[in-house]
Amino acid sequence: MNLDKFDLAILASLQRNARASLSEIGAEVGLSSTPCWNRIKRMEQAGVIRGYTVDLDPAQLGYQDTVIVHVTLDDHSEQTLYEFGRALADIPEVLEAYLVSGDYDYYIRIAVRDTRDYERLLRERLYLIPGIRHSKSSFVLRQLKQGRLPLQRKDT
Amino acid sequence: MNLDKFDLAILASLQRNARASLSEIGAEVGLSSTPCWNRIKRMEQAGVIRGYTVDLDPAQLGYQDTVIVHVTLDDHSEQTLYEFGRALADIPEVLEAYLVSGDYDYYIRIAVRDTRDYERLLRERLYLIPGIRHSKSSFVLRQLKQGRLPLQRKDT
DNA sequence: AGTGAAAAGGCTTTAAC
DNA sequence: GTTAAAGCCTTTTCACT
Repeated sequence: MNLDKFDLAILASLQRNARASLSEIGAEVGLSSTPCWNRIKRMEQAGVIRGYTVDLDPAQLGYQDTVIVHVTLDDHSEQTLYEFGRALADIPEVLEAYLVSGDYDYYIRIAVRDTRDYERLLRERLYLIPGIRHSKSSFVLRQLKQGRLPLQRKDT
Repeated sequence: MNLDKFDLAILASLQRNARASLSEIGAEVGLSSTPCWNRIKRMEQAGVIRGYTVDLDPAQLGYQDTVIVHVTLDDHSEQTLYEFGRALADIPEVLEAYLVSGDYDYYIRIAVRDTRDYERLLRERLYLIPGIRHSKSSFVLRQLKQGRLPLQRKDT
C-alpha cells in the first residue's frame, strides 16, 4: 500500500493521541476532516492500522515488575514451536514473545505483580510447558525507553 | 488509586478499541456514557491512563525486521547510564530499552527496514555511543505474541 | 456514587468542485 | 483527489435520584 506524507502525518498524530477528533487530526496535518476520515478508513481496511489501544501505567495496575525470560526448547520442530506459542498465548502476563536467531530460542517479556508473583508464574505456568530445555530470567531494573515506530517516507 | 470492576472493564474496553465512543464503552460495561466519561477523566488525571495510541503494522510501514540487541557498558555509574539512555532516546528505531539484572546490562528492541538498515544503524548510531563494552544481536524470526496488560482485581 | 435530558460540538455522508 | 454543507450521533454539562 502506498502512503503519502498526509497518511504518515495522520498516523503520527494517531500515535500521539488515538482519541483525537478528526478535526484535531485534520488541523495537525493540514487537511479537513473528510479526507482524514477517508484515509483512516483506507488504512484500517488495508491493515496498516491494526487497531487503537490505550497506554496504561503497569505499576498503578499492580504490575510492579517486568521480567525478560530467555528460553531454549528441546527440539526445533514446527510442532514444538506451535505448541509453545499456544501455551504462551494462554498466559495473560506474557506481553511479548519472539522466536529469535542466536543462542537462545525465545525472548519473552512478562509483567509480574512482585517477585512472589514471578516465582508463581514460572513454577505454575511457564515451567509446566513441555519441551523447555533451559531458561534464564532477567529482572528489569529500569525502563529507559518506550518508543513508537518511526514514520517517514522511504525516499526521504 | 482505587479501581473498581467498572474502571477495569472500561480500561479493558479501551485496550480493545481506544477509539470507541462513550456510548459503546458504556454498553459494554453496563453503564451510561456519563459515568464512563467521569471515570475515564479520573483515570487520565491519575495517570493510570497515560495516553491513547494506534497499533500499526510495521511491515507495511517498511520495517521488515526486528532485532534484539544486548549491550554491556564499560562502567555502571549513574552518569554512564544516563548518557546511554539519552543516546538511545535519540535513535527513533529503538522501540524499547531496559536496564536489567543479569549477564547483560541492557535489552534493546529495534525496528529495522532490512539487514542493510540494521548494519547501518549499528555502525552509524549504536556503536558511536561511548562506553559500550560488548553487544550481541538476535534477529527476530517470528513474533509469537503481542499481549496487553491483564486487568483484574487484585483480590479476585 | 448513577441516570437522563439538553446544548454544543463532532462525525459521517452526500454532493459539488 | 479536495471542500462544503446537512443530518445525525456523541460528548459534555446539569438537574435530579
